[in-house]
Amino acid sequence: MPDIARKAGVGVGTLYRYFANKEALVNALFQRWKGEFNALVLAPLPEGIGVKQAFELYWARAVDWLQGFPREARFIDLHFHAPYLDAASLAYEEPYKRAIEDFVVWGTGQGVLRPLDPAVFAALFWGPLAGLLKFAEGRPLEPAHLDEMRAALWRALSVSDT
Amino acid sequence: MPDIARKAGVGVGTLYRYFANKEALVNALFQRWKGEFNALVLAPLPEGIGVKQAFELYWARAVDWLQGFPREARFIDLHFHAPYLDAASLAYEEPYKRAIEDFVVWGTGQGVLRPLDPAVFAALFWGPLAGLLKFAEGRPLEPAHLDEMRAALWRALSVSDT
Amino acid sequence: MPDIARKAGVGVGTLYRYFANKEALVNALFQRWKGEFNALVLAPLPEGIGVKQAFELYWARAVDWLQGFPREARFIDLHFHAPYLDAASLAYEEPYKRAIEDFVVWGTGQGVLRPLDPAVFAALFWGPLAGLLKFAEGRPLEPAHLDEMRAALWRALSVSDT
Amino acid sequence: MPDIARKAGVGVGTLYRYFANKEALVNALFQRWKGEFNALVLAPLPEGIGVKQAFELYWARAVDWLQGFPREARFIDLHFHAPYLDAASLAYEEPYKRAIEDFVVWGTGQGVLRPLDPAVFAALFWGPLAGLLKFAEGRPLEPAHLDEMRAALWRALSVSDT
DNA sequence: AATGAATGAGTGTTCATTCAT
DNA sequence: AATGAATGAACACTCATTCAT
Repeated sequence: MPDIARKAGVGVGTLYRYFANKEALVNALFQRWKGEFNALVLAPLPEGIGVKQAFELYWARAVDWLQGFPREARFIDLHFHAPYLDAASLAYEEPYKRAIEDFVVWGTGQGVLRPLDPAVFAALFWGPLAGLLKFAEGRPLEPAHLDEMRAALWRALSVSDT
Repeated sequence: MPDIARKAGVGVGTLYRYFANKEALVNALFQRWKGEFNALVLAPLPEGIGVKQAFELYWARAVDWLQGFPREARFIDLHFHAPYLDAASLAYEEPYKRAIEDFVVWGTGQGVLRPLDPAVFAALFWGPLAGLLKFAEGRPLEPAHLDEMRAALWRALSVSDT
Repeated sequence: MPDIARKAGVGVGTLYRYFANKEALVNALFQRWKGEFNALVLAPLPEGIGVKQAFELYWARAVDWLQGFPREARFIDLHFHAPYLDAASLAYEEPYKRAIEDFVVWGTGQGVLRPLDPAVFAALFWGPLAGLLKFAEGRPLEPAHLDEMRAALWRALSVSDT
Repeated sequence: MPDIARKAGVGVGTLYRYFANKEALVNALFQRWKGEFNALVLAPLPEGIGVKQAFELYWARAVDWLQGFPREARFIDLHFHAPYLDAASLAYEEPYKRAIEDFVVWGTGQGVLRPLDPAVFAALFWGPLAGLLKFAEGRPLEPAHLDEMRAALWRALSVSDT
């Protein structure tokens, strides 16, 4: 907390006016960044877009955010489903989960997507990216890797690509 | 360290007879568990097995280990590519990486696997599993989820599944 | 540090607000007491004083200080030229050394003092007093001893006492 | 104690077979080195030697020992009259004190030495040397300093040198 | 007699938290 | 509302001492 206060240019006491304790601050940060991620990635899709294009847009948005905010992405990944996350933090999982459900319903309705469980979809979408991020150890992500991964993921999720 | 000593039922000083410091202990644990994971998952494949069967065997072994040692799996995932890992710990990545390379070479030679970068392969293999593990929050992994994921992953990695 | 904090009636953390670490605290104390010693002993001499009177004044001041602050004197003696003393602490040796140089130059110019090396002078002046202090083991110094020692020291330093 | 045991090439436990505890070991070492110092410095004087020659012999012996065993000399100086010294250690002060008494009695009887209190004599003899030793910080003592000091000390102790 | 693994009180230090200003 | 000095429990680590072998 002293570190954070110094970097924020405020007194430690001030931190405690806005956050009851460190856990509350972690939760607030989690919500902040998860919220930004959601806002960016789950933003409305352009009218008339196809399922595959939608997937690629979601992917591009997620990758953009991860590249732009790698520390924040690591933060979210580190605290994902941690026992000290409060209800408000966990609630930020909802729009993400609902978006996946909607996407899967739409895609399966179109005969394009496999009827995957949203939890599995989410793990397939975020997990490999997070792995790549840790592997990169602070260096930028390899575009070639990202392309390969996007293609692989589409195969994983879709009925067929022919 | 006091916590660990208490749980181990030894004096805290005893810990330091066996590990120079906390970092050394973390590294030793990392090597221990990563080593067990490697030993189990990368064990020789049965003669005459096919590429897809090999993938499914690798998958089954990894899942078995994750189910049997979820805390240890979380430990490995948490410290994966952490800056305090020493050379010995990082070396445990090698056999894993080499196995992936060999598998990809073999599978592509057979026209079965896509020519994926090993780093991408590794992220696709471990990342979603780790995600599922965190999501489970200590509860056992859902067999249905695991099946879905295995199938999805095979699609991601393979040329086609007709 | 816990001991010091307790005796100071403050929390141990408070100590670290004022001193970066134990070494810094020792250095600060050294500077404090050496500074007080210097201030008292090296204070300007009265106008028109003779060399021998000057010596006796220096001696009386040093003895006064040692009697008044025996623990502090032991502290200075214990840490004298210790390897952990920082530049600031070592700098407190300077005025002392310079005063000795000046005194010796003056005294030899007057034909009263022997041309002693300042390091030897310093050792002759402080060493026996420190020895007496340890010997006293906390009890007050014997006035008779101090008188004897002053006279002996004057003989050591001066050309003659006729 | 572990350090000492290692340097001694024995087990820690062995140390405790010979010394009840660390304090006892310090006392034993003190007695050992103080004993060696006494044995060397207080060895019988050659027949027919004069008082001044005796002083110079004592001085030369003490200086020899300090130069040969600076660490041991620092050890003795550090623990001199420390509260944890036991009766046996303190007893090693006796022969030293008695030798000084004898020397002073002899020297004053000859009209050569001042009738100094043995404690003062001891402080004058050891104190400046110890000071020089600390000042040297491990480097060898300056012969010029030692000569100056011997001459100064003789002036301090003797009735006159003419 | 000799060993060294085991111990836990103690060390120097940090940091989340409080509270008087 | 904002501050930062003060706090002390907790941490990583050490070391004098014990004791089973």
